Amino acid sequence: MATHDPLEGLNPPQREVVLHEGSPLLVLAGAGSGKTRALTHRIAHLVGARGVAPGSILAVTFTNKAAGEIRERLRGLLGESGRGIRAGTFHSICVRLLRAYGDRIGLTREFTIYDEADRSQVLKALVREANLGDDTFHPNRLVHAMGVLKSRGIDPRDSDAEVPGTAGERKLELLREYQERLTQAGALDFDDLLLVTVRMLRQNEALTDYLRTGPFHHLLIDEFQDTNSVQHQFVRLVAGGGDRLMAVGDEDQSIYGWRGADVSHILRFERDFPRTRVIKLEQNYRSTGNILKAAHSIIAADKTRRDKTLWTDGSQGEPVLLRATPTDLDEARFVVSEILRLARVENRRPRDFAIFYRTNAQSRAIEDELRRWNLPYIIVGGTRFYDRAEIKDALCYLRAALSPGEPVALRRILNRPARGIGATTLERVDAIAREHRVSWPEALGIATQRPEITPSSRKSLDKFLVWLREVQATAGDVHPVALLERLLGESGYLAALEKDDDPEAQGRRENLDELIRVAGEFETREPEGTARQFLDEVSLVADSDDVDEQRDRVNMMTLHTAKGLEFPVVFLVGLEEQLLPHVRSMNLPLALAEERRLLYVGMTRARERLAISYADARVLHGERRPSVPSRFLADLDRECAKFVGVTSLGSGQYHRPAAPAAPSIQRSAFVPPASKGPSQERAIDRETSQEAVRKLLPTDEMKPGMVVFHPTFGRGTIRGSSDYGESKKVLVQFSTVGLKKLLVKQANLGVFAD
DNA sequence: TGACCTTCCATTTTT
DNA sequence: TGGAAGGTCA
Repeated sequence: MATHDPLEGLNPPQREVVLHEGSPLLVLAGAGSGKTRALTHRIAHLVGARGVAPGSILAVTFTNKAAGEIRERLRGLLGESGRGIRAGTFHSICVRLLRAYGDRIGLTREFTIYDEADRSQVLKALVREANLGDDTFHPNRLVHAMGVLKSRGIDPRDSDAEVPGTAGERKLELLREYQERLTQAGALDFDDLLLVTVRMLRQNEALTDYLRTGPFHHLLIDEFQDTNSVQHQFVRLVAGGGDRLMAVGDEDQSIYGWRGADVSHILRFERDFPRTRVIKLEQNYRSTGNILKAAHSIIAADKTRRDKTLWTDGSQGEPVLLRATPTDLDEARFVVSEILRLARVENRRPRDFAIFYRTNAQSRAIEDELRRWNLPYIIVGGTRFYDRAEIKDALCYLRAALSPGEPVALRRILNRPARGIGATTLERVDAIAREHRVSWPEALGIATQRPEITPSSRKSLDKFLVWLREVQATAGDVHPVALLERLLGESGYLAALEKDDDPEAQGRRENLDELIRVAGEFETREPEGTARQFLDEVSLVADSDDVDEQRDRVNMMTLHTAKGLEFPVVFLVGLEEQLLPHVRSMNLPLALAEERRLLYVGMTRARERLAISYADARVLHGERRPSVPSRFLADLDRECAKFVGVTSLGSGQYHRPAAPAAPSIQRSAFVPPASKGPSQERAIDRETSQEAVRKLLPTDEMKPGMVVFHPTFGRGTIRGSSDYGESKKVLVQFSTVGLKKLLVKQANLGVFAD
């Protein structure tokens, strides 16, 4: 029984979404129109009122975060009676299918998942071996070509596979070799997960029928505008006629065309699934009237789109601010002074603010300015936890333990920690593999018997392999925490880290502890879960650096990362030709339209206040050049906006508006939380801190625990130091940017006078 | 093996 | 301009 009436508090179209049955359903849901609400309430209604078995419902999303949110809301709506409802990403669902049924198409149960870095690694090796140093065969191009092919559901070995452009034939050959290597290694890359699943379903009608009538009977697909061709094929296979299919999407928010997402899937839904019922959700619950109006004026200028107008019965709110500044530095000053002003006048916290930009490189100028004012910030989607070297090492240990035939992980861990197995040995193993036509892991075994490998390397290689085989023998039955601890302990990895006096080693240990903690959480959640399942799960996680509402920090991210999020105050910077629209998209009509949608997505993230800005000159690749306001700004409805410093929109003329005034308050509103000691309790802004810093700290006086000041990073505490002769380093915990390793001779730290 | 130097690259990146 | 990655040297 439902613990909550799923129809309560819904508007009429949302109710329709919940109640509709008997034919395919397409929900066109505008930004902030409560689509997740409609989707989860529909599921609650299926289970509670229509008696549908939870085990026959599948909700598919693009991110783990979205899937988690759906599960979370269902728990609230259904409680225990919702157990068994599946919600996951395309990729995670496919992994589960392949682990369960992959043997039907000859796939090993121990297959390993290669991420983008692994793909790039393998392709790089191929290019190197083939001696194709040419730019035409730049690994990035091959990585891209591979993505294009596979997102359409084409294996490079298929007879109809083609790579366009120069040397397409040769490139295709390389991609085929890549695919061969993966097959040999028992590995699938991200795109393969989808592609291979679709092929498996095509070849196994009985299995597809079972899924269609059983666990995937009721199918709900989120963000349908972002599906690529293989994903679309998957949906069509599993949905059958689509009578129990619901797709939710918004063509205006399609921003992943460059990754193979195809808006036409949503546009031709009614043709693919006849008798489709279309419901539009147009009431917005997020933004003020002015923000909606401004966003609409931008998106409506795309004449090729089907019109849809969001409305709100909330207030008009403040006008959207359009601010022009002379340079990118002034733009950063404008953003930060506005943050400080709103913090003071409207009592807002750092976490209320978000700054969006088109390219990552744009963050730097703003970061510098935020630090100068001691404003804590986080770059969302920046360095990812699972991309860190020590985490990858740990995961490669897991991979090597669980997939004995797989070379990439094995190669990575072989000499980490250092075991005296260097590049020369690796090359010789490569040679052995070629000579004997055996896989790389097999060649390693042979190498322990071969004279060309130095005796010491042979010995340590042998020792390592004996140990690894021992772990492999039982790895399948061990829980993740135990296996991780065993691998990192017995391999000497942790011991080496303990001994390492590099100040960063401490951070690495903490990261590994965090990974073990994550594994522990997994065990609590899935008491029966194996290490293999844990590895699958973390292999498919993109960012652990999610928007973290607990920590009170200003949020910075690219426009792409902003999708799906919302913030009370949003700054959208760099509204300039060549940036937004980006140079690489300016001459392609489809890509240009996507840039416009990107701007629209960014604007509709704002709840209460939205400020858009551009600079008339910007430093790019170390060169200062004039810039022209974005063409999109010409479409901005002036009725809902306030222009400051803007003199010539759309004319393309260079002009020079006034620089913004310096921030009007002298003291940062935010006290860094980590401060200790009575005299350091107060906030420090640039002026006072410079005054407070009495002298530069001499090298020999740098001691852990000292509170210091750095001209760029602000206040911090020394956490450790190391001595490498000339290059002595200190590790400092800053309140703005976290841990930083600084070379002592450049550290430039000051001490406070109290 | 690691420190240091050189060279290359610079759009976005749900998994 | 700055960072990452690869190469070189001790």
